[in-house]
Amino acid sequence: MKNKDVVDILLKFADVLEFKGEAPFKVNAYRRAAWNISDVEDVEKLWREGRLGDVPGVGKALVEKLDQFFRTGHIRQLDEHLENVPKDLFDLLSIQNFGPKTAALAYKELGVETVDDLRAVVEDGRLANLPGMGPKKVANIKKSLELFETAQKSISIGMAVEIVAEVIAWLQENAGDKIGRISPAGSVRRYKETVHDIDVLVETNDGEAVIELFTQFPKVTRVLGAGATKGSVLLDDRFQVDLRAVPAESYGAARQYFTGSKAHNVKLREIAKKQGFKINEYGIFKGEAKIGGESEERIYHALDMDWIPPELREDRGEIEAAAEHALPELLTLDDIRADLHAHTTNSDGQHTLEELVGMMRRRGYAYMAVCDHSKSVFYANGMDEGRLLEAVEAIRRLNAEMSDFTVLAGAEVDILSDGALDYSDDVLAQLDFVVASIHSAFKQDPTARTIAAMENRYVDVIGHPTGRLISRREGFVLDMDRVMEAALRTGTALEVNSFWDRLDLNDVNVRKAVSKGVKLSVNTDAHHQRHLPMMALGVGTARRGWARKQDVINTFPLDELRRWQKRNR
DNA sequence: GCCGTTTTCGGCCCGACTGTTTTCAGTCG
Repeated sequence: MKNKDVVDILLKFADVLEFKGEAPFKVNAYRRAAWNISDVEDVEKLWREGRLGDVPGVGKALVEKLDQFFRTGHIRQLDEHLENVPKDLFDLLSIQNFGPKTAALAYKELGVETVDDLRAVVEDGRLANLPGMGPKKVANIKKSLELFETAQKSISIGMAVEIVAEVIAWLQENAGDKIGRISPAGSVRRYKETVHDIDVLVETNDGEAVIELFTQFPKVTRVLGAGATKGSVLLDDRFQVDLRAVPAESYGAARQYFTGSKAHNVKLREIAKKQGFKINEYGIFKGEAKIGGESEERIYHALDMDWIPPELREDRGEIEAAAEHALPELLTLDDIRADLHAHTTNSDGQHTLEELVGMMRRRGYAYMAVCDHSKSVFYANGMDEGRLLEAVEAIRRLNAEMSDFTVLAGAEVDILSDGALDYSDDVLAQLDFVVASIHSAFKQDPTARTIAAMENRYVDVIGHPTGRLISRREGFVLDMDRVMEAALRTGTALEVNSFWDRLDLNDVNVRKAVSKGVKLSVNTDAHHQRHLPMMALGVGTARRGWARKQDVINTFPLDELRRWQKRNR
């Protein structure tokens, strides 16, 4: 049973209780427990050890229900509730403007069980006849029903970062001096691996005009709402972007508020309240007096906390650390001196060695490692030993021509199904840098194969360690404790692959690695020039895992990297 | 349903917007 299964059932439970009109605080208790469980490493392990109750927000009643779930795959109380709710309750509740109260009314009075049922009663006018329903409410639900078909459920952080940059650049170009500061907010700013909508915050004294302008952005295909403080649009009928407009004196408070996460904000405001403050999107207040709001820093400082980097704001201990002035100094994009995993036309990359080196130099790196595929990965034009050694020679010649940049001759060598590597030690010994990755036979004991690869003295990094593809493929099942123990023992780094659909290791595993002292390597795995900026996604993911500069080998100057390699060979 | 440096009972984050309403309920973030 994975964390996600447990989180899903608790969220469903909360939806059902809300539908049934249970007390909001009870509903919220289920949701809060779900959030907290999504952050633990392995909830099933906690259950086996009888430590479920250690998770914040999980008390006696939930321990009992989850115990049922682990033992039988069901929760009796939930099954009983489900006998008396619409068949497609969870789909129905995901429709905007159609909340639990309305759903309950439509179910009770009209027998609405499915999205199609809802569509029917909207069309024939029966929904409009219910008490409290007027023509505008029905029209809004009708609009939401259309979006239910097309709207994307989640957006990758890579896509979101590009969209947000485009929107901000366009507004800056077209709004002139109407706007001041402008920033991403929400989960994009926190570098969450997938986001539901994209939030942008802008400082202005003329919100109405700026939001009107925003609705003119060329990719807007639908305007969902536009007022003086908030505009909401759909780009290409798929991506929802919300713009919030606030005056300078509340820009910081709004930025704090709209960055979230919700769990972080709830806890922060609880603490503020206990200290006699009130925080909202306009500022921080002591009694009636506003004592801050212009800057985000001021909000945290007023509570005697250090400013908390957005990537940490998940209520995973960052609030307590900020209060103790013990937050880590996180890795930054500027700390990165090299990209240690990129491909050329020798395997499946789109650029030649010379082109790739030019691009890396323009990004300001001091060195890089070329790591093309090895021979077993035939679908990616993997190189046999002959071609590899020719490529190494070409790199040596190129290095001789450069004084300010170094290319490490490397390989992304496959970890074969029996745990052996795709090149012999004699060949690996001629390389400057070795990434080892699993690309096949995911079910054949990936833990043992990964550890076997780490035991090889020439392997520096394990590439995309879990093999997951976000929203497409679960990673293979790795025993992370054993892998990290071996990484520590053999002096092998684990990759934080920055490709938008990998982000592997993920934030939770990065945190675990950092806490154990395992080194990381944040790389793009670039196959094309347009992949190089994804370094920011890997850095964001590493920051979400509390990684510092000293945890990441490609922040080292080259001579330090070489000393690190030497110690571990 | 959870939880305790205000509480083992009685609180639980806060506000905007919308639409339907003669003072508020529902939804959302």
